[in-house]
Amino acid sequence: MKQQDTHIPLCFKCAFDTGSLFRFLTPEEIDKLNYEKDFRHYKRGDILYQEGNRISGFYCINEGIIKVFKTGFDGKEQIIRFAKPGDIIAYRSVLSNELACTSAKVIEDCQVCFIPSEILISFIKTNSSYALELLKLACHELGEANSFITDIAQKTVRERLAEILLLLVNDFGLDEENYLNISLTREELANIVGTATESVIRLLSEFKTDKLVELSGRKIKLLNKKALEKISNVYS
Amino acid sequence: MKQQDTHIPLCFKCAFDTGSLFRFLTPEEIDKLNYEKDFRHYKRGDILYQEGNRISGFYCINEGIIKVFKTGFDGKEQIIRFAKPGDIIAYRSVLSNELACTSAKVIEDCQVCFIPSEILISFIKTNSSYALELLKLACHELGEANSFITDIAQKTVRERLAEILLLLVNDFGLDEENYLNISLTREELANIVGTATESVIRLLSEFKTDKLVELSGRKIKLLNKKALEKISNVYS
DNA sequence: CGGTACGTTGAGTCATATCAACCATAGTGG
DNA sequence: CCACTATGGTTGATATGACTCAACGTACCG
Repeated sequence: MKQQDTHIPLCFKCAFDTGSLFRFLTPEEIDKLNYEKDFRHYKRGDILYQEGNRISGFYCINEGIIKVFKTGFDGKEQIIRFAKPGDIIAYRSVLSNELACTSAKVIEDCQVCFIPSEILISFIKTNSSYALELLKLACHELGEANSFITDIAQKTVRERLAEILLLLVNDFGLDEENYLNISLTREELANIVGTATESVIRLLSEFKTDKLVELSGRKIKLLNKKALEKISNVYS
Repeated sequence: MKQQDTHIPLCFKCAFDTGSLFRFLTPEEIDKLNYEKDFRHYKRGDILYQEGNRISGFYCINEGIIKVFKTGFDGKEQIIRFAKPGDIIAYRSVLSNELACTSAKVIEDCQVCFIPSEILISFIKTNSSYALELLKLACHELGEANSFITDIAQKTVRERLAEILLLLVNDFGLDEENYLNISLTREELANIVGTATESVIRLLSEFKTDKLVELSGRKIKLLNKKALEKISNVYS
């Protein structure tokens, strides 16, 4: 991941490569974006922004993975979502004009573009189809949040862990050997599922003895998706 | 609540009375809204729309209270939010162009206006400050959803119940005798908190013996907000 | 007056959290 | 090169919050 020397990616190319929202901008707007953006590198563990702060812009991920989380009153993280190439983060605070309600931390070394709030607002004002796409995005995320709320409130930890594994497959895919394309600590897994680290460990090793997964360190190999779907009750 | 004979409220007046989003429309747009909207009455228990269906428009509440909920795989409701005069519901599905992910049921007899999707979309296209306000609304709700996720994942039922009571105070207020201005069944309370009905009952009666609340049927009187705040850990 | 929906309470059970000990690994600094 | 430390992973023992099940009370309604 030593790519500090690569040149700055063009928004035009990036937007279409990653399928990001910016593909709805006009060529002139993309030029403006290209000109105004601030290209940055971050390493695993780096923090992009922290909850409680005022945010002066948002981030578009070009490379890497970021976790977006909220800190509970006892300091425990709750992971809200992951951002991968093409995703934008922190736009919520910018648009609602509120303080950041989450923090963002790098999981896999990143290249991101920082874009000042004013640019986003101006695009919304001048490009209504872009505004509509942003609305679509926000509303889609709202729907996912609603599902997540219902799941956490009603499902057991076991069900949720199975579901999260499938969700990660969906978001990040599997390699040729069926290993999950994202590597998380047990604690991070626990902070998505909303449980204790030890519970994740125990359940994962249960899944292992049940031949649903194979574990080698942080790599998780999916052996039986169907069975996981059944456990997770994804199809109500 | 027998007001079937009242005349249809003017959007102009309603928008400003309730502080709804529509106050950001131009006079011409409000006229159009007034013309296109479909004014409807609903009684307690009526269902406005149901998850899984395609939605052809959204609702603006003029009078009454509606609960928006999601049904878990075992049929248990999870209440996502309440809508009161000035609020709009179902806009999420309209804008994300997805099937409804929630259902809406009347808690207190309602008067609502149904507005076809096309109107909303056309306003977004022609009135950018309205689009921005909608984005603001969606993003604000996203922030609330994130908090809710973190709370359900990390707090105990006791903490959450205290928090929900305070949240209801915030949303619906107290009457002159400090009674909560919304009346919910124990089951509904449980379906917000994400717990079993019996647990809500037990905890409420604990709160009662601790002189935090007074209970008479569904009416809940708040005796000690400070103590509830302390229990709920709202100020992290 | 039976029926239906809601509320309450008690008893038993279980899933999950908590606490504690231990191991593995890797990075650090003397 | 060897402690030394920090971080993450694992396992076991124990505690307990919350759910489930069941019985019963209450109130309203046609």
